[in-house]
Amino acid sequence: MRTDETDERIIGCLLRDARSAYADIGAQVGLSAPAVKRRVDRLRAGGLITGFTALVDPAALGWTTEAFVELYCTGRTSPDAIRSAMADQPEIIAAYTVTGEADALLHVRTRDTAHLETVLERVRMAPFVQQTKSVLVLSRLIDRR
Amino acid sequence: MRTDETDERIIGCLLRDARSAYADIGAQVGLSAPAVKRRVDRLRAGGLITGFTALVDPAALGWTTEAFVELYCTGRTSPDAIRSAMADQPEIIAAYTVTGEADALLHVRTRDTAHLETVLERVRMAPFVQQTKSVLVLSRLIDRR
DNA sequence: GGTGAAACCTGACTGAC
DNA sequence: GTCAGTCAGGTTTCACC
Repeated sequence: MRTDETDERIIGCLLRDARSAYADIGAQVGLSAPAVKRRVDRLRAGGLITGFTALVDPAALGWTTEAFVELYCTGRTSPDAIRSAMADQPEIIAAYTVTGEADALLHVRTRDTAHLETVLERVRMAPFVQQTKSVLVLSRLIDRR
Repeated sequence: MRTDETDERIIGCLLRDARSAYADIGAQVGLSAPAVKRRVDRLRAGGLITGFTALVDPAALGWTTEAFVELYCTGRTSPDAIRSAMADQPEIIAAYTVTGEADALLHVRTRDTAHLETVLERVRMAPFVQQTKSVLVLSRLIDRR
């Protein structure tokens, strides 16, 4: 997948506002609206843009607790086993296998610490989980996703 | 900010595809296009929806390295000092102050490990940084942002 | 990459609860 | 008063050249 500077600028516009009109983007990058749409379609087909989504503020809905949870597993637990055990919990917004002592890292969002506790309990119910280590988020300093 | 079940379903549609037409969303939730737009406008005004963005796959652009970096700082370094020292590095896609031994947690994305090393060097250049502890991401198991 | 038909967005207005 | 539907206008999108 090849990409030029105009593509990058179009992506930049879409990152700022994914619902902006193609004509607006075209005005910023010096292209007509159809030309912009063609490039966006190409970027989607090429897998560079995987989709468009709304940014929802969880805090505005009362979800004020955020944590990272290290998972320590038995023997050689497969990543797939971890995924399938965690996938049914919507509070787990991201999960990674990682280097270091822990086997996996969970990114969790809950309404409050009590809610977090129930999530942790369910996480620990997976038979391969030996130990969890949680780190609470106090504040977000940077958010560039 | 009050929200009902229809609002939730509209948000669900927008999370799946932020560029879908209001008429399409309306068809899914049983509302007309103008009614959907009114609700979306209200959700944006209420701060629940903070914006719309494109989902870009960094791996497709050759950014294959992802890491979490714990920051250990001197004395009582203010969160604001950490933010301003890290904000100029686009490779840091998120930063949090956290509980536990570390003072902050950085979420970093780079092209490769060599690139990560240069980022870590610049991070360590901040005068308040005593130590960093990095954890490399091996694979993403879940991604629900 | 630029042009017309079709679809979409978005105001104001009207009616129902 | 609140919320949804209808309609008209201007705008955006998409197949075609």
